[in-house]
Amino acid sequence: MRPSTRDRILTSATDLFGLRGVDAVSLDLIATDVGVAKQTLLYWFPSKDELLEGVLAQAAAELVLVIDAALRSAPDEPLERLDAVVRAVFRPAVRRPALLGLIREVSRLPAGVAEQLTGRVQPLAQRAHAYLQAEMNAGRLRRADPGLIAALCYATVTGIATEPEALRVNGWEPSAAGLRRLRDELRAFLRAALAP
Amino acid sequence: MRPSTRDRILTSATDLFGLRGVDAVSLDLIATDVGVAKQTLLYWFPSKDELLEGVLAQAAAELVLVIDAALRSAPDEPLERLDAVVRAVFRPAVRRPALLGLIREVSRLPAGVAEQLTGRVQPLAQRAHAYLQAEMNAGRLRRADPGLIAALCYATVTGIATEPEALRVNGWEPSAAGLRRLRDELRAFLRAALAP
DNA sequence: CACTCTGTCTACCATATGGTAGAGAGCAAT
DNA sequence: ATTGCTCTCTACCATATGGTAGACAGAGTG
Repeated sequence: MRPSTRDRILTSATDLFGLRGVDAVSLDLIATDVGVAKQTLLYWFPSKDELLEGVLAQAAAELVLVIDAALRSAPDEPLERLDAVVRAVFRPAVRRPALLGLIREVSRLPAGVAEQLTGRVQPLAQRAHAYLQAEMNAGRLRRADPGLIAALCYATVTGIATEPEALRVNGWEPSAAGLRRLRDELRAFLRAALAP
Repeated sequence: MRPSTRDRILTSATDLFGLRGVDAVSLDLIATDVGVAKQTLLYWFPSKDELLEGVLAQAAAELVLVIDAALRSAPDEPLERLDAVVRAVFRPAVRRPALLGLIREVSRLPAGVAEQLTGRVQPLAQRAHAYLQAEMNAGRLRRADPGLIAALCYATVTGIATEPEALRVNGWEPSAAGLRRLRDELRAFLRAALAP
């Protein structure tokens, strides 16, 4: 079954926004990509801002879902759980690089949209914070500021996923084997950074 | 002495490009910010692309210089040297958040400009690569792929510096004390990630 | 049939943007 | 004085963009 026009618009907009940046992508471009008139697009999302909002809401929801699932099925050991999250995030991030690129756009968004989005992610961050704190107290993680550690892990993962240039400069290439190696190095890097 | 018009344009463009993104910043905006007519701007840089090129070249040169200086005066111990680089990069990055934000734009640039820039940074990356390799062999760093390690360090630093949202979500705030704490956590994080 | 609702379209508009053409002011050299 | 060079400006233009107005087709309903 073919997805609805609305969904096709969301998918296309997510990819284009994430890949080229929100400002660089015109409604006309998205419409062409979807194969529909611009006004159809404006019928579903009355303005570019609302389209962006929809795109972000969907992407955030998806990400939260993926992470949640990974955590639920991971063993009760902090480094293993971290591993599970990285693996879980890595797959969709590689298949659709736009997803993380999109998140990187947040800092440039109008305040309202940004807040709405951060609000959606906040619960996740708070859970992570509490969890990290507990594990640090239990001596299973290196003692540090849990909030900053969470932010640093996030920065490392999104940073490496959204900056292919940095990888290319360092002689990496995006083959299947390269991706595996990158994923494993990333996991080892974070493990080492967090191990007690 | 007042800086030249050309320099004032470069400064302003660097800040605006880095802060809001290249596409979101118009020549008119930059001109207004500098306090000059748009055509003056086009006199010094015949097109927006060439202005961008100039901005990137200057920023890259500055960054290379800062890192070079930090390395030259650091002791011969890998973790200390890493520390020195982080501290050196942190200061200008905090004073002018646009600088790192600008680098983040690279992945969205027309191929020509991007290549020119990566070419400029390549020597630095290669030096880092060789150095990391040697220190790993000497057992003073955790053994791993040196290229990916360099990329991961870079991703962590630029990621954390360019995503204040991620920090805010985790309850951090941009006071002087907050900055010190962030810098120290970042150093500890990277040290732990690289220590043998 | 008439009426309304949904979804898509064509036609159009006001504005912003990157860029061109060319004038004029200040200044140094001939 | 004239010429030429450097730097800045006003005036203008073609195009792209976000968005409005409204027509039209089809489906469901009285």
